[in-house]
Amino acid sequence: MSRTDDVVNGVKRMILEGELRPGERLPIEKDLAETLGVSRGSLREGVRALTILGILDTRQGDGTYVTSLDLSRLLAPMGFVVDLQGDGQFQHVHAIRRMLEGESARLAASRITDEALGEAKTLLDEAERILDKTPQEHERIIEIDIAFHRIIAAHTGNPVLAGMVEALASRTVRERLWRSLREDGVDRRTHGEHIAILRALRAHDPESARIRMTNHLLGVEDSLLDHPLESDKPLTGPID
Amino acid sequence: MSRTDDVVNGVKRMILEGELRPGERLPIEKDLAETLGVSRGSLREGVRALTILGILDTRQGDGTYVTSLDLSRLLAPMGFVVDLQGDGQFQHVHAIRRMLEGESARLAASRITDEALGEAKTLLDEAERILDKTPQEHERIIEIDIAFHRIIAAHTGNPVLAGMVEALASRTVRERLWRSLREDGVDRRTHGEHIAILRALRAHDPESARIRMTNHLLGVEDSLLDHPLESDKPLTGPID
DNA sequence: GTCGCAAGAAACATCGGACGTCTTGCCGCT
DNA sequence: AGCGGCAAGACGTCCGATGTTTCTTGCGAC
Repeated sequence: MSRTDDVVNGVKRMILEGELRPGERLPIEKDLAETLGVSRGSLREGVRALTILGILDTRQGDGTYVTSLDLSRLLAPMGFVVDLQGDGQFQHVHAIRRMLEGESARLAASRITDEALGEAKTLLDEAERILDKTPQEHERIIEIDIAFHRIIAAHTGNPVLAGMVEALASRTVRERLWRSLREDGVDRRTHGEHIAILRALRAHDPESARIRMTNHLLGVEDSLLDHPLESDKPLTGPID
Repeated sequence: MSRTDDVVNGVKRMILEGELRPGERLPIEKDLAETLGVSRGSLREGVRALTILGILDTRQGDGTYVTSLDLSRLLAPMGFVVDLQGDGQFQHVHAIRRMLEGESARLAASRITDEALGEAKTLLDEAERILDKTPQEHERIIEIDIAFHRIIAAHTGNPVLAGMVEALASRTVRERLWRSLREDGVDRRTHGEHIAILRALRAHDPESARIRMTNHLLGVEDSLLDHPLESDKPLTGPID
């Protein structure tokens, strides 16, 4: 048990026991270091680790604060981890994404607001225009794809689900997918699937929404199997 | 962008680009600090953060190594995050757990080995003996509960799923659940549900296994609603 | 009395060095 | 050849000093 672990566990304990509340400011480095019985250097290592985990937030010249502890913030490092996965494990990550986003669509169908439906429609209309144009602004297509899925996840009523979907469908994941798909013109097919999902959401039909979403993501996986990434398992192979 | 972020991003980049491979040793602190253009202190903060994220592993007197990057290791910090959630968000976390473990049981039904079925049977037999005894070794019941679910998750063929189930059903989560349930004698009912799950797995019946598992976890949630935890939302309330 | 600016204090950011502790492996002894 | 001790290497920890940012406060002009 290193000094840094003392810091991490100590701060975690203080939060769990209500000694520190979300948004509250921590004691200054010197005092906290003394309280936990470590030097300032060790304290800073622990605080920094908690900062990267999204639990603390330090502001130079001000102080160190406990974050809101929102799931969206706390699950962000998970996306970081997903990015590190080799392409060999990618199918497994995407299988989870399919499960979660399927449920996400099912839940959103019952709860999504007319306003959100309008935003989604606006996005798909823009995608429609881009697809009719050449050259296509592929970057913007990816942005729209991400935004569309995000709107759905945000209306599930479950912030944990929304956070996990966000982490599993990170920018890196999307780029990895599109990288191998952009040649086939699958973006047109994908766009049609998005429209089908939106139609089910508009009808507030949970089961249809779930099926449409699952079908959409399965389609993406199929394309991936037909056109595997060049660098398969670059990170999981044996060391030379 | 702090120096520490430079370190985190730098190491992440080195891993993504294949410059560092799983199990490989990093340059010594002094050299790496110089390469990244930071002091040794800042380097240590970044390395420590990556260590807590399960990406690096430092051994005193030896060196710093890239971990295997296994999902089981990388998803462990997520359990840490789940533990920090207030009881108010607990229902949302458990809803995700229900989704994932339902799918977990469905997948495992097709793939689980006879050996694993035997281990599960052995566990449930032990639970049976404990339930007939007084006083009951409640700690051991929790251990068995965790082990039973873990066996199922391990046979889904999807390590990502297994890792996430592990994170969502951490020891802390289990204790939080059992804390409010131990009075009602629900452990007997829970045991019956476990047996039903095992029966479906033995029959290699995916849909039954999924339903039995989902039903089991819904039962736990129901009990929680009937007997809410005393300290609801201790971490999400306004600051005084 | 109020507004604005400047000086100071407070707190984190970063750095460099020194010393302790542990691991590893070489080298000499048996 | 085997064993044991010793030295080098590498991380662990601490300390002090300096830079940078933010917030506060007090003074003076309007």
